[in-house]
Formats: sequence, structure tokens, C-alpha cells
Amino acid sequence: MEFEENFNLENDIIEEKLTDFVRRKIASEEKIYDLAELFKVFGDSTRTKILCCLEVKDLYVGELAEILNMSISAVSHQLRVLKNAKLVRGVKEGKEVKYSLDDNHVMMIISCGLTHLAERD
Amino acid sequence: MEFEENFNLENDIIEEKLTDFVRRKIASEEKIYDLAELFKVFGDSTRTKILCCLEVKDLYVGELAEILNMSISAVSHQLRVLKNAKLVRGVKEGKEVKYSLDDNHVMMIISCGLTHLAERD
DNA sequence: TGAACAGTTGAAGAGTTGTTCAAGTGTTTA
DNA sequence: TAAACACTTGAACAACTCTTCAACTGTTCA
Repeated sequence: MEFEENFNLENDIIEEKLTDFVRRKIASEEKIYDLAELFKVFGDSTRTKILCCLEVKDLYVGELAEILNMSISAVSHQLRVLKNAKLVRGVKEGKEVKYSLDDNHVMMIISCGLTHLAERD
Repeated sequence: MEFEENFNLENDIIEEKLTDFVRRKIASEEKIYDLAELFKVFGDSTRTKILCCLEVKDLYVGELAEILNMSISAVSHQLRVLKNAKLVRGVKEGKEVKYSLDDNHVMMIISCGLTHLAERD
């Protein structure tokens, strides 16, 4: 009885230690949150397709819309999401806006994912 | 008038070529879809946190629940998503199920994202 | 100036997602 | 065998997401 209490207590301490141990080892709450927010942006095939297109060539919104066979409005909405995540950049050229990738990490992340897909099957 | 028609036609052709050119250069519709599905899995901080924990140590569902301060049910639901994406693996050990990372690409993708976050600010 | 063009933006609606709760499975222990 | 344990599963619901539509901004050209 007394022993069992001690045993449980010890278990609790070990349990506590494990919890703290893992919590201390992983990235901070904030970093993991930002990371998930970043991946969320890649987690839509329209946006991923836009990024792939922009790797090939800088493009106007209308061109992207034609390539993706989507409305200009839908593309524009997604470009805003990509712009907020600092994955693309838009430069006004007269009436048109030319978009390009903002960062060379973008395609690194994408090819990281493609490698995983290729090797998991 | 005739010239203008030709000119427009030529424009259409050039336009067509750009569209085809970019479409041919990018990954297939299916690959991009799968890629987005993969990133969607990373795009939730609970799941990303689970992956980070499992990098530190193989863990039981209950341990994960305690570390993340979540219900066992919620964790189990997310583990199923991760299992379906072949990112984690669960092995039954008596009453308990021990989960581990299924693939060494998992942490590569995560650190790819962390690098991007670190260098963009 | 005004009409056409290229793109942005806000609201709305259908669809999706993540958590909770309650009920279930399968294993162990008394 | 019955109770306890460690999960899993399905339904339900609130919160979020993506596209569409209509209205808007800003630029060009006649």
C-alpha cells in the first residue's frame, strides 16, 4: 500500500519528466505555429500550381488565370495569400501586374515534398 | 482590318503557346494535387507538433496527449491523418500503441520549412 | 473626357476541417 | 468473468477556406 503509493508517485515523476523532456526538445509553440501556417499556404493545389508556374516564368494575373483555367478573381485572391506569406511578389507594369517567386526557398520546399512523394510509393 | 485580324490571330497563337509552354513545364496535375495534400497534413499545428514530438522519441497516444495537453481522442484522430499520409506508424504493444515517424523525409520537410521561416525575417 | 482594360476587394455560400462527446474494440488484471 | 485500461471510431457542430459574383480602383488609349 505504502509501497504502491511510492511506486505511483515515482511513475508520476517519471511521467512528468518525459513530458517536460519532450516539450523542451521540440521547437517552440510559436515556431511550430508559424511553420503550420506556412505549410497551410502550400496545402492548396491552386496555390501550389501558381508557384510551379511562376518558377517557369514571371507571369501576369491574366496569364496565370488562363494557364490554370480559372477566373482572374480567384487567382488574384490566391496571389494575395501567397504575397502575405512572402512567397510571391507583384510588380505593377502599367495596367498589368507581373508576379514572380519572392524567395528561392519556395521551390526547395516544393521539391522536398516531391522527393518524399516519389520515394514513398 | 485584314492586317488587324492577322495580328489578333498571331496574338492568339502566341498566347496559346505561352499557356502550353508553362503547362508543359510544370509538374502534372496529379503530382501537384498529391503535393498539396501532403502539405495540407503539415498545415495544422497539432499535427506538426506531433511529428516534432515523435522525432524526439517514439511515444504512446496517452503520452502525446499529455505532452500536447489535448484529449486522447483528438490526438488519435490526428494520428490517423498522419498514418494515412504515411508520415507515422503505430505498433500495438499490449493495450498501448507506440507511434513513430514512418519516414526520414518527414523531418527534412519540416526543417526545410523552418529554414525558410528563419531566413525570411 | 470616357470607354476599355487589368486587377483588387468584400460579401456570400458551399464545402471542408478539427475538436468534442459518447459509444465501441481489444487487451490486461483482479 | 468482470472491471479497468488504452485507445479508436462516428456523429455533430463551430470555425475556417475557396470560389463566385458584383462593385470598385487605377491605368491606358481614342
